[in-house]
Amino acid sequence: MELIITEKDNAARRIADILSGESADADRQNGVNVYKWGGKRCIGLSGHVVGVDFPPEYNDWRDVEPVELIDADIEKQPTKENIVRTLRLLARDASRVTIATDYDREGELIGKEAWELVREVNEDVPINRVRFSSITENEVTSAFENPDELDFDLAAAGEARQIIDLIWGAALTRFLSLSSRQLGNDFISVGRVQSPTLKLIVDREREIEAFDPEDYWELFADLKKAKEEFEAQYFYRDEDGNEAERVWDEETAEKAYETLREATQATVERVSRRTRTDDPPAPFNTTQFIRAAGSLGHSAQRAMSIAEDLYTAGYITYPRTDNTVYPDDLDPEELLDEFVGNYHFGDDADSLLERDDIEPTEGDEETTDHPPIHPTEDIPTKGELSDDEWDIYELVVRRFFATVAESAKWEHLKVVAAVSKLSLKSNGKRLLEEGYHAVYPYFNTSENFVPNVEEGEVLDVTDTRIEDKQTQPPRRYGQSRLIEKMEKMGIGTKSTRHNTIQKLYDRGYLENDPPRPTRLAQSVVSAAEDYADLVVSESMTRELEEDMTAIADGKADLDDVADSSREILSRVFEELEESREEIGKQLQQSLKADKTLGPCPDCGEDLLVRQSRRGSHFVGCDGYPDCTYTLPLPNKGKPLILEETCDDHDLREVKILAGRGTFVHGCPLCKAEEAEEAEDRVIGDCPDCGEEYGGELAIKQLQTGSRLVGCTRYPDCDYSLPLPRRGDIEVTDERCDEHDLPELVVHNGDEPWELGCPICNYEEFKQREEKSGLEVIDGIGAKTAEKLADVGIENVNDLKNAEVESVAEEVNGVSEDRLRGWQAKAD
DNA sequence: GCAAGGTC
Repeated sequence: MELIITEKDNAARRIADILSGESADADRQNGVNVYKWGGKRCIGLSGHVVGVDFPPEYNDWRDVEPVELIDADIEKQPTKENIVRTLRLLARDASRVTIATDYDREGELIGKEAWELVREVNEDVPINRVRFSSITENEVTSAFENPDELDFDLAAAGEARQIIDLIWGAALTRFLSLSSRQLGNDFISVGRVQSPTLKLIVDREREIEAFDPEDYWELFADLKKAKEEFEAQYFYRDEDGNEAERVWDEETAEKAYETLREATQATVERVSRRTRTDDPPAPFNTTQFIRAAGSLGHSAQRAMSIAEDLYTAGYITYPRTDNTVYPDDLDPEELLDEFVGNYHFGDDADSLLERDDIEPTEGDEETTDHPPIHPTEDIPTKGELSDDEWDIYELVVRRFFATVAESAKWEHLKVVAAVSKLSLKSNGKRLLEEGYHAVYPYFNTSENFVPNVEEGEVLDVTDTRIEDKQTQPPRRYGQSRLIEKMEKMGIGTKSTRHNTIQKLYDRGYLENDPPRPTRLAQSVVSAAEDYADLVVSESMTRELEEDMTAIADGKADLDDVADSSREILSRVFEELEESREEIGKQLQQSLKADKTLGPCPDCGEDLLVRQSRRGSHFVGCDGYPDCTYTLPLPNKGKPLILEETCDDHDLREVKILAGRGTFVHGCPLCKAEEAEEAEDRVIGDCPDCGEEYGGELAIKQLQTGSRLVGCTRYPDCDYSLPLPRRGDIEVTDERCDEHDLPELVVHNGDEPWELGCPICNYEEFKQREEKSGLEVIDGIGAKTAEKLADVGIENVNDLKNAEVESVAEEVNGVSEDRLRGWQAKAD
């Protein structure tokens, strides 16, 4: 039996299809797909299936001095047990093994890991390596016709990286965690990629904190030709002869403004007009994809996770790629043809196909492992995807469209006019030819209108303005900007950069979005800069890359490279050990600063955000147990301390991070005072526990801002009824005979809403919900179900048979698209 | 429970 090993299941399936002429069957062994045909078996790994680590006796952080890790043994252990087991089973019976992992350094290492697993159970079987840069029939068949050997030097280069990353990362991480007594979940981590990334963010924050704003003034005038009015800005020539708009001196600004204000006319001195070609963007690599998704509001992590789902579903190509040049086997016209007739993309595909010669754009980077991200010929309907997935899918489709579309053309019109000795300028731009913007609406195409004027023409000055401004500190990096920076610095890979940023959040180094470094992050970076400068610098990766290249070329030896790295780290530790206590103290102070809200009103010590043993958050005093002052915090989500401070109490405001339910809670002391004022209004007995325990129903205001009718014995009794989110609730004198509760009226705007008895109201609501049954479909809420019921669509069956066009016309806010989506789900 | 790199 001949065994073929690939890097992932997806590649295994496609290669099996190609080699078998689509006749391969999939067989599941230990939960792993094995494709078989004739005398062949093909199995896909899941990237690395073994990992490097220290022997178990080094596991307890407190028992081992971090410095000992430098010279500790390193073992390889299976990390994907079932895949390893299946591979061994197959390898035992193999008469020939072919390694077909990805064609890059990490792929060679994964191949070597497979090689070792095979050798453990089968000493003699011949093992070959095939290399191909894309999984197409031509490349794959010719690679299998000309098998090669595994490149052990290239794999060793990868192993050097594994070893050095582990030793540096583990030893320094444990050192900082132990010195600050941060063990368990809150350990303090350091690494070759994460730490330079963190330094990038911290450096920017230092610039922001050190920023000293400067005053300046800008002058504007509105000019008018006939009925056409436009804005022009004052400028002068600076020392270098460049046009400058900012006036740095108030007196000069006021003086110029006086002249400007008194003017009634301006004379056009210069008109220049040019057209600029605006070329369509290059195909998507991972970084540019993340950037574009970021401008649609998706975090890097989220964008990648959605892209992975779309890839697994077969709608887009592999999302982890550096490549920005489409491979030869992609025929753009054929792919465009697939979109013809599509409800969403058909018209755009048609218009693109009208071009005579379709020549896709190309980026600078051409790699061979995966194509740039583009849609496949398998096109989903909108209903098959969630809103976010569709958003991302449409972006990928439209980016592909853009890369085969025509350039846009802009006309830039610059007008310079004079008011006595002052110069005014206005830059107009107009989109002459829409080009690729027609199919890719994600870029800003706003125009700036400036009328056609001629030199010597006299314009009216209709209004003048002087604006006093201040220079602004540099902006924090957004997630996608960080990923671009990392790519430029050469740290991390297309597959890991977004994870690294997520890791920095998870470690408590970053908060909010765009990410803001915590005091802890600043201390970690400072400590690293002082004692282990290499680990926060991009040069560590650069030197490692050089060493790896030497190993791959057979010019250096893995053990020598690893040992010299060990020596450098040993020297780092000599310095570190001396300052252990000082570093620990500094880190602990920063950890406390990250939790501090401000002074305790009782004793003046710091109030801190703390977590109870049950996991809920509250505000407690650092003087505890001498001071037992506390304040409540909402019992959902994770509190984030904002930069804003409450004027009344000198406490920092708090935001509650809870995904979609994120909200600003504000000053916790103000909130506590408000809650006290809004005492619960008791309206009757609790139907669940009133008789037995005397529980009463009250209108309650929750800390999250929502309200409900709940039992006063909560949490012992959790009986509750919903209330509308908005409006003031009036408790009337009318009582419901059945439930002995007052009727409620909601005042929100001009028409009062007679809610009635809260129990009757809730039962009515539930009945409607059950009757319609439409709410089982994702995307249909109670309100929509009600609207659909009004036009006779009361259940899923009705929905399936509904006439989409007429329903969309009759029901407000329900489009044909959404209906089709629901119909697809109903099926 | 450490890193970074694959993959899901």
